[in-house]
Amino acid sequence: MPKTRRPALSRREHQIMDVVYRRGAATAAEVQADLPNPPGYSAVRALLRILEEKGHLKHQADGARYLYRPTVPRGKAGSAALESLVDTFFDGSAGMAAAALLDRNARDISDAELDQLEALIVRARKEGR
Amino acid sequence: MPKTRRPALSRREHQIMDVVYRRGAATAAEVQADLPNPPGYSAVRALLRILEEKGHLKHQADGARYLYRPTVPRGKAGSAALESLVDTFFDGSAGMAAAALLDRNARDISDAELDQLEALIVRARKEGR
DNA sequence: GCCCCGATGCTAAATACTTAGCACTGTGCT
DNA sequence: AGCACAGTGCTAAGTATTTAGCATCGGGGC
Repeated sequence: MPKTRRPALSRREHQIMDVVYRRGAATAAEVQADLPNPPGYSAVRALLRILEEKGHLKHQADGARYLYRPTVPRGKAGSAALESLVDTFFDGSAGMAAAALLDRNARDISDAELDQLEALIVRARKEGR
Repeated sequence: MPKTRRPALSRREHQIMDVVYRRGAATAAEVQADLPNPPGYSAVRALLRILEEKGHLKHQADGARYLYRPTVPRGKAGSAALESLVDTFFDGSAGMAAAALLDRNARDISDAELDQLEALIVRARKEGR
């Protein structure tokens, strides 16, 4: 079975998904606060309901209000987004994309992360043999 | 001055920009061929014209037809897209994003790229000190 | 040089997205 | 328990996007 079909997102829907992913979980009011050119509160709630129908979000009651979360976990969605971005801008080469990332943000990466990256490189060398 | 304002993209517009970036340059017919649920040819051309008006694309005559290219070069657009993705899915940590990239695609990365990545890590260590 | 084919620009209709308003339900305080 | 308030679902109108059709322009082969 080809995993649940999730229709493509409109612009606003996409913005909302980004907000929810950034926050991990969010109420309608929080989403509204983070949107560019924020629309009315009702508009936000309508969109959230649509996104839930389409299968991108789920909600749980949090006291009187709803707390929305993505159905696809953050890490998985991030990987998928990375993959498509790599495909579009880096000819499908994950290595080139990683290089662009390191090159641009070199000074913001912690030592611990650098260690981890190095370990990954070592492992990749073994696997790629 | 805050760099030329380029209005946000609608869904179709976004799909088209992705196609153009993937191919580097494309004619209307090529764009149409690569679009999901391809619309009519006229529709594609109309969108291309709009994208040019908005400043995302430029065209040059190629014999009888137009060849469209992005106004923002591929590398730059890729970096920008990476940055926003990192912000959304990896708490702004480029290191974590790079790790996800390496982890997921380890075996597809060439030795030369691994060397380059290692060099970047060494450099980052120096700069981050 | 002339014709044909395939390209373009435009306009206006169809569709999809986005929004606000209204009626209702549940929560928490007194 | 009753009230005030903040949340929800729904519907229908307002915009923006997306589309197709038609008139026109230009290049390449005979």
